[in-house]
Order: sequence, then C-alpha cells, then structure tokens
Amino acid sequence: MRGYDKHAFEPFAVTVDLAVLTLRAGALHVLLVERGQEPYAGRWALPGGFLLPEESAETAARRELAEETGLADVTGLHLEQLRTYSEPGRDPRMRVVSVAFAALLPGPPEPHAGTDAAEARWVPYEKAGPLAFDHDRILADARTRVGAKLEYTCLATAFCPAEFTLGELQQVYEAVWGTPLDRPNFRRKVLATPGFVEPVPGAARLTGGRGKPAALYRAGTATALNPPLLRPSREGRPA
Amino acid sequence: MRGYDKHAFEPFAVTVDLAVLTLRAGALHVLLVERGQEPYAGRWALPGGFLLPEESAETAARRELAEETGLADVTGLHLEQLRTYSEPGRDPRMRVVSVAFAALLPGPPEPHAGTDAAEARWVPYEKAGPLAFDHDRILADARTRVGAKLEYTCLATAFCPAEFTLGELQQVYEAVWGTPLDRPNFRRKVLATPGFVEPVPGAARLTGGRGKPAALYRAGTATALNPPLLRPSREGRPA
DNA sequence: CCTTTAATAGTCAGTACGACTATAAAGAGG
DNA sequence: CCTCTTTATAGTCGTACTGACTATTAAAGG
Repeated sequence: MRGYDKHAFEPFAVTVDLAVLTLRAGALHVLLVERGQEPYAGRWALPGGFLLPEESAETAARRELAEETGLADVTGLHLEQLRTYSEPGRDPRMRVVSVAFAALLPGPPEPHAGTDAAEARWVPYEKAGPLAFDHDRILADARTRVGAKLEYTCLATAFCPAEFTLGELQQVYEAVWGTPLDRPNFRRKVLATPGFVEPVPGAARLTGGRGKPAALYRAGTATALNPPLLRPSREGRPA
Repeated sequence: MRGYDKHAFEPFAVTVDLAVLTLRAGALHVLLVERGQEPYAGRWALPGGFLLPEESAETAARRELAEETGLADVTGLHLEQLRTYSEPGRDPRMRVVSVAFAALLPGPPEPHAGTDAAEARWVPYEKAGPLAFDHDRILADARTRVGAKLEYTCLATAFCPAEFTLGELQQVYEAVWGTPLDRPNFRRKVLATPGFVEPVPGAARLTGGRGKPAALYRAGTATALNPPLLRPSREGRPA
C-alpha cells in the first residue's frame, strides 16, 4: 500500500471467468459459450462477465453461474477461486484483469437453456478445442487445481447429487484424474476415512442397470482427507 | 465474457499485496510497513501498491518486492499468487481489487533498508498484530497456503540459502507448521525422496556452533514430493 | 438357467511412518 | 585432558496404509 495515497493509478476492467465443470456419462465436461463478436468471433470461451460496482468477485461469479447454467439455485454449489490473470495483452481490446473460478456441478445437469442470447454448451473436457483469450490456460489450471484438491479434500462429493453410490464417487476421481482406480481399494479407502461419506440409513439402494445394486451414501461432515487419497504416482516408481 | 461487448463496465483500482515471509532465528517472520496516513494511520500493513498500466500482477509483485526489501536481485525468489480480494468495503476510500502474493526469502535477510520513505520491518508472524485493511486475513491465507505446499512440494528450499543443512530445512517445516518434528524421521524422509535435496559433493561441512558439523545440501531438481511429507495430523488420530 | 455385470468382502506382501535407542563429532568448562 | 553438552547421523521395531489380487453376492439379459 506504499504510495497508495500519493500516486496516480490506472483504472482496470475487472471480470470473472468461470470453468464450470461437471460429469456427464462418466466424462468430465465444461460449460462453454460461443462468442458472437470479434475478437475470437465464433470461438468458444469460458462464461464470464464484468464485476458490478458493488459486487465481490465471488458474488459476481455466482451470479454469472446462475445466469449461464439457468439453474434456479446455485447456492451450495462449490465455487473455487483459481487465480487472477492479468497479463497486459490477454484481451486485445483493452486492459482486462480477470479473476478465474472453478465451479463444480452435480451431474448430469440438463442440456442447458441459457437465459441469455449467447449459446452455451457442455463440451467434453478433452474436446474443448482452442478457446478464446487465455481460456485454455484457465481451463487447464482449473482441472489441475480440482485434481489436486481431490487428493486431500472431500471435494469429490461436490460433483455428486445428494445421494450417490461409491461407484459414482469413484467415477469423479477417474474422470478428473484420467486414471482408472481399483474398485475394492477405492471403497476401502473412502469408508476408512471418517466423515467422508455416511451411509443412507434406510438400507436404500439404487439400480441404474445391470449388476448388484449399490448402497447409497451422503456427503459426510469432514472437509479434509487425512491421510490423503493419492492418485497413482505420475512419475513412474521403480518397478 | 457474455455481455462483454455491449454493456458498460465499472473501472476498478487494482493493487498487489505481498506477504513476504522468511525465517529469522528459526521463527517465521513477515515484512510489514507502517502506514503514515488515514485510513489505518500508524497501523502496520503488508507492502503493496498499484499495478502500472503495462504490468501483470506478477511483474508488479516482483517490482514491489525489490523496492520493499531493498534486495538487488529478486529473480529466483519464489513468488506465489494466493488469491484476489475484492469485497466492496475492504478499502474505505474506494473500490480496490487486490491480488495477493506470498514471497519466500532465504534467511536471514538484512535488517532491511527500504529505498522508500515508509518504514519497513521484519515482525515475528505471531506478533503481527491487527493489520490494516483485510491484511490479517491475507497473511493467514499466506501461511495456510505455504504450510500446505510444504507437504507436497519442494517449496521449503525456497526459504533456504543455496547450501543448507538438513537441520535448517527442518526448521522451515517446524516454523511454518508450528510443530516440532522428529529429526531422524525427517532426515530419512527427505533423503528418501529423489530430487528433493542433493549433497554438496566436496564433503563440505558447516559449523555454526557446538555439536557435530552437518553435511551441506543443495536444492534438487524435483518440484513435487511423492509421497508427500504430511504434518502431524491436525485432527487427533485414535490413540 | 446360465452368462454378464457390477458391488462387496477378504487376503497378502511391501512400503512408509511414528517412536525409539545408539553412536559420532564437535565445543565448553573444569 | 577429560567430561559434559549439543547436534548430526545411524539403525531398529511395530503398526498403518496401500497396491495387487481373488472370491462372493446380487441383480439384468438372453
């Protein structure tokens, strides 16, 4: 804050950009909007918009999330601030500083009917081609951050509906990490972590197709995983 | 980015705030500046300042870091973006959006001679009383983030000079976590992690006082710790 | 009725880690 | 010079956790 009171300062435009992630059919998807105007006309981009004068970035992000997804109630959805992107050239028209967020939706959400003009679509993460601005980087950062937080927090339940099976929870990990996991081991680890999930009491069971019906669980009260649930080591361990 | 081209937008002042951390005599210290003017005149605050028109937040943070510490070369110092604070009321004078950073300095740095007017001082983390604005929160977030990254990255070496002993490295963990660690176990873990540290070849040894002289190590090439070095569990494990 | 599919149960060995004890190499003080 | 203190380093032991498996159960489909 030095020089705060005596020097002139430059005003900046401040926006929020959202990487809205969800699981559809076991695959990670991201919500994208198509740009109608230059620059990057016709390219897909992350949803976002300007901060209003009396809004925090978190408030603006939640407002944009509601507008873009068309969901009536976005309270309770997990919103995570990623970082702020401020390189001078990131928007060719003017100086824009953007606060990026990741939002996690329980799937599968409706095909989406935006309240606004711009078209919005769920796109598989892998096929989210070159995006406008620096949104490729923001999207990659979102996946990296969410993947890391899956290891040591209970964040995975944010992708699941109120009641879910352990198989669905495992799909979250597999989709975000891009790695298959051993089912018995995953189950053992999740159940051994106090407060991660709790069984739905009424011996309730869900049947989606063939196979033995799975027990239902709810998110527990814990927020941290201790010890963490580490992904299969990226660097090859010695055989 | 919806509405990007058609709606008016509010300009904001954008600043960076820095939590500059280091170790002095085994204790975590933070660099603070005393405010000369209202609001919060006489209170201590984190150093920081406005973004210049052609600067990214990272560039501005490194510039402020050089100015405030008086260090000739701040390249190579670890700078970590924490998050952006944008609550409307955080500065009583005007709407200010601040991108916060944590900077890690190898200790012990000189008592500090700022190039600027404002007085700057190293203050033990625990005694960094109520700070101006929302800087208490930023400082707490900095410690939380750094403490977490110590667990699964090689960040601790950023607090150490080019060559250091394992005892010094352990002091980093103990100061940031506020927990004593078992020395043999710490040593075993660090040496067992490939690429974390590498011995200085010339059988070099350092003597600081009494006791057996310790071997010197350099930071290795690894950036991630796999498996992580977990702190003694916060939640009490069953006996 | 048999096959397929998915959930759940259980085994087993290797690794990692917490809690220790023991030894080595320096300085300080008599 | 000898001993005490201090710090670094070496090693031990038992438990917890995990990865890689195999086995069983309960549904759907033909």
